Amino acid sequence: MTQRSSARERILRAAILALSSHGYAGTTARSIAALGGFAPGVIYYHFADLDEVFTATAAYTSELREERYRAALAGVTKAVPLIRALRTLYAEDLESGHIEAVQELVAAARPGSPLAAAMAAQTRQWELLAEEILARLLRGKPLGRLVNVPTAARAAVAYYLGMQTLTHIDGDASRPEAAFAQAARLAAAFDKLPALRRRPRPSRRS
Amino acid sequence: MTQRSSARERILRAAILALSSHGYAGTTARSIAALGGFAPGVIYYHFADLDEVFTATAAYTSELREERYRAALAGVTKAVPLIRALRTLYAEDLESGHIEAVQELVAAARPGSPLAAAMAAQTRQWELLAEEILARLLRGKPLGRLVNVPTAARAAVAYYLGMQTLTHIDGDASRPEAAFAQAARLAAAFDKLPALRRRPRPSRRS
Amino acid sequence: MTQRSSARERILRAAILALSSHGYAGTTARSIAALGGFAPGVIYYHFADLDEVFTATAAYTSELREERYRAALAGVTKAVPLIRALRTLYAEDLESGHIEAVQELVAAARPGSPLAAAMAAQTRQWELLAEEILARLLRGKPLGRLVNVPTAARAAVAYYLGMQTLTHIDGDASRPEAAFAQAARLAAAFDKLPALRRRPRPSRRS
Amino acid sequence: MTQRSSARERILRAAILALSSHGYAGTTARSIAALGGFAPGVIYYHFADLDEVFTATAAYTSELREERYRAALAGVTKAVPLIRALRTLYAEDLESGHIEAVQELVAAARPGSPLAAAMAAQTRQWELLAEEILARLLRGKPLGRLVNVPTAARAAVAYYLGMQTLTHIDGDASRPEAAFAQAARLAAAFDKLPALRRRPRPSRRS
DNA sequence: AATGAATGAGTCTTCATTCAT
DNA sequence: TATGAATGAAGACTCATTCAT
Repeated sequence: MTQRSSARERILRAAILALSSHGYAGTTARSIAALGGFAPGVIYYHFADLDEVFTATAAYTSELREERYRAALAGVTKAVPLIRALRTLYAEDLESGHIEAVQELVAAARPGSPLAAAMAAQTRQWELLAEEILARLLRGKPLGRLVNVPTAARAAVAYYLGMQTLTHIDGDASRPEAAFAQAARLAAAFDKLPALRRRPRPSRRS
Repeated sequence: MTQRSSARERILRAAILALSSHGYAGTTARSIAALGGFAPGVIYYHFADLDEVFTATAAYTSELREERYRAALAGVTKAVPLIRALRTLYAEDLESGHIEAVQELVAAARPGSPLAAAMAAQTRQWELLAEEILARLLRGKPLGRLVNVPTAARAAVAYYLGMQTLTHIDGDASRPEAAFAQAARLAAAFDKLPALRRRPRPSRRS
Repeated sequence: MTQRSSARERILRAAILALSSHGYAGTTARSIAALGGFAPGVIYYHFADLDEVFTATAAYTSELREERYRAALAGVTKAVPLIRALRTLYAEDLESGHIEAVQELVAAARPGSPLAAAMAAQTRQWELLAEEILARLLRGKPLGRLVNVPTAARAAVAYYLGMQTLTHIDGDASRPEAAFAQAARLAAAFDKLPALRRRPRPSRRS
Repeated sequence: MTQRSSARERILRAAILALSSHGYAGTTARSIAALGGFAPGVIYYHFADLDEVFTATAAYTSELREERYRAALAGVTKAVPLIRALRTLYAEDLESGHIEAVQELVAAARPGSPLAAAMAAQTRQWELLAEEILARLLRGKPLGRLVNVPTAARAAVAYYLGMQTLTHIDGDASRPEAAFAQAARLAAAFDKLPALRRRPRPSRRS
């Protein structure tokens, strides 16, 4: 990494920090600079304006996290280990502040704005990742016939986002935990569902 | 009395309008006043500050919609008509601007703020409503054994919120439609699941 | 008193209350009305504007107190009982809020303003009262030759005002008490000074 | 460093100007900026809010003047030269606007406010200065036995403040002059009072 | 006489952004 | 590259005052 890119990154990291600790409205040039330990003017040397900082932050945090998610979920084909992995990843998200930063950016994005476009591109990436995993999971399962994978993937992303939002407003950290516990139970049941077979009358066999 | 309540309501209606058309950040005393056709000062005659306007707006829009939802979902006990009803209600939400207003308020609420408390109270109401309906739906179904109703109800609310958020940022109205279509398919399958039986013996035998 | 005058007085009493409890800046039409238990509009029925309320309040409180002072100091010709009486009057002033109201009005009066004129007129009255008493006190005393009564009277009023101001900013109620104690000591000494005689050598006589 | 301190000082000087010419109520961010020839925003770059400007102004003007007073009164041990020096200092105070600024700040300070605390601290300094001088003056004088120095010092400060206040509301500049003339007469008499010492050469007398 | 809703001007304050150094 | 002072355009909010009832 060159000097310039590291300066850019310092700003982006400071922006994530600012977003997660002060919220979007509290993320001003001054608050970013204060958290990053540099002068406000620096921001304008590396970015045209704050909007650009926000879109860049969105891309930055998303890439970082997606890389991690892909690595952790690479070989997963069953629901139970999937849920287990997601639980860990969620904890990481939470602790790193990324989850709050994304939450704030998504919330602040006005429809049609460049930030909204950036966030839409990012969530699209997450939908694609969810599609891959879902496809793997449903392969050969009877439920697969009922489910349109892209739609379900989007639902999964939507749910994830919404859960964050609810946690954000009521601060009840036990709710995501309960959700993961519930998901684990459903996952166990799901993994026990028999795989799909060619013949429509399995009773004959037995 | 009519005068007083109508002045307050005029402000709240203008606030909903402002939230849905300009977003939270764009909902200033001036923009509310402009949309409502009154002087900015009026707002401060009826409310202590904008925060109070926002929390009141949250309560106002939530009550209005919940009433409508309860009426429309009163007798529903099957998944198919439930999804059908929700589709209609969603269309109403969308057209009225309520959905956008809530989206903006939820998004803008800082954790721990009075607005967050108000929004948490409101979403709690929606969770309760979802619980009632889910309980009705799962009664006697084998799936009911796997599912914790409050957790599932919260998931439903989270999903609804998240779906709005995604639509908000990518403006793709076809996605909720696809989601409803998918939900309809699942609902049909769900309604066909055999109900649970009282008698534990015959099942054992066969 | 007619109805009208009692309404006026209700306003003036509320204004004194507001001045002493909220200060000049906090004495708004609304705060006066709230303290008096009437609608803000009433004020403008009886007075042209708030300035008029303030000048009327100055006159009202001054008259009330001056009456009381004159009554209490009528027959006083010696320093010791004078100080004793002033001590009591000061306690009354303090408790009634009049002292704070005057303090605020004096402080708020811009040079050249109608309020300043009103306050100047009022303080002039107090100077005249002080002159009367001082003249009585100094009659026949050798100190009388050194002292110009009007100037000393003004000094007394100035001192009284300034002492209030100091107490106002540091809230130390023990200071006026200490001042009265000191004054009492000086008064005792003063009363013991021999009265003036024609001849400079009384010793000769004896 | 020079830059920074000069920017702060420019603001403080403008604040003194604004206070002395427009009064406390008229000393707004705008009026300060207009008088100082800078944008209102500058004020908030150097101070958190106007209150901080006011307390800083109080400290600034007080320090400036106290320095001057201490210098001018350093060697003074007699009443006559003291009064003469005070007369000059008062004229300076008047002309510089400091006296008006202090008057406005003292008057505007609400009991218990930070400004009141600042003003109380300042007046305390003046009381200490007065104590020093009074102690020097009374040393060896019989009057010293009757007078509690701190109380008398406070009385002196109170009188000074009150005299300013009276001048402020009636604009009669001849009054302070008359007061100084009167004070000069008393000072002359005071300086002629015999010192307290037992043995100023008793042998001569006998 | 009284009410209380409404207005509009003015205040403090915040910030993105610029720019001289 | 970096700094940090300065600017100007808002925004929230307050309040004297008016006016229809």
